[in-house]
Amino acid sequence: MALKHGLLGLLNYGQMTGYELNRAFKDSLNFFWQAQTSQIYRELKAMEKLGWLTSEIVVQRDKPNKRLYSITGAGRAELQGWLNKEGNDSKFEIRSAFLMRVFFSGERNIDENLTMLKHYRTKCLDAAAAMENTDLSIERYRSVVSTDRQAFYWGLTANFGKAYVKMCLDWADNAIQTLEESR
Amino acid sequence: MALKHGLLGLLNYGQMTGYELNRAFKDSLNFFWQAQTSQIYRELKAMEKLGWLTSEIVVQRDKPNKRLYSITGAGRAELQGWLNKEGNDSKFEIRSAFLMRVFFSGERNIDENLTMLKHYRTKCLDAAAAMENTDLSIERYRSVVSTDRQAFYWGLTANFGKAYVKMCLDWADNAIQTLEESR
DNA sequence: GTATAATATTATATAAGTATAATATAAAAC
DNA sequence: GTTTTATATTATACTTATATAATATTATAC
Repeated sequence: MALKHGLLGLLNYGQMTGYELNRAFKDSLNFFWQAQTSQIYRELKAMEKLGWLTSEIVVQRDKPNKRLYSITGAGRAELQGWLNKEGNDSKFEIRSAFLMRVFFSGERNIDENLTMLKHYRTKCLDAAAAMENTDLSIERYRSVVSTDRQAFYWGLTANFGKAYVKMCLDWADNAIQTLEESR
Repeated sequence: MALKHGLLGLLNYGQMTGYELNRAFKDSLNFFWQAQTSQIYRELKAMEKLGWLTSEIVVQRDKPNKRLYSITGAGRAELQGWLNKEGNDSKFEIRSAFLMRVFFSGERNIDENLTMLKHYRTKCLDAAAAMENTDLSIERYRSVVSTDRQAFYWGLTANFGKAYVKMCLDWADNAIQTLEESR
């Protein structure tokens, strides 16, 4: 239910359309949760059915009409309950098809694996560069939507992202070096 | 399709039953991929239908009968193809409901969030302790199933796990400290 | 005027995952 | 002798996610 609660959390900052939510989602939560645009719209409908949201059509002349969603009292309660639920969400498991490929890479030769790891390393660097923008993104959203209090926690997740990317890069460097030495 | 390919990879080491695969999976791939037992059996059936596996019933007197799976030539080709596919699997996205909770934790007070983070920290320590066993586990499997060549790559994924857990712990320590100072 | 981009949402099919429990056999422990 | 443990698989219902593309409106750029 994390996607639903992510959307609830964003709508808790203020009314938004599916289109705006999709953008906000991809600007903020996308590092630790991914969703297709179509799924976001689908979930919004489901959430309205659950009574967590209400919506109304906003007629526009200069652009297509849109549906504006608002969080309800029940939605706020649901969000709070979810935040307070010390659940089984602090698991350590990762889901990574890449690591699964690495696991079975004994089936391939060293050069192929070096290429794979170097490709991964490049992605690490790209991700690290992208992470540099998170602070700017937080600044931008803070002024629009929210307070320092919220932004502090956004920063914590951004820190996690940076640390993660750095860890991946170090791991890749190490793996590449070990493999090259073994050749 | 990562689950299917994980199972293929394990069966590539040798014939196994669903029961054995489930245990092998949970001993090895579970850190970076998770699956319900029932899903593993389901996938095995699907893979047989795809021609990647064959199976036969083994009659036992002392235990319930079992179905032994073997990888086919088509299965091996599929595995190789998957390993070689420089796909979009080296993404950086994580999927973490925990981080989503952190993101929205501005909705709660500092003490609640400290409790949450300390709870997470404990999980980090537990995970770090569990990681200590991975080397032993690799040793055990190496002698049974495979060669040094395979075990090297198993070790790379184990290193990733250790580095990840350490990174999480450091992050949590840092977050806890910052929060406590801000109070 | 026509192609493109931005806005805005919906459709459809399929695949994959979660949650939980039921079913069955036989050995071993108490 | 009854419970527990290990072995071994199946069933069922549901939820979530992926992949892809279709649809529609208007502004802007060329």
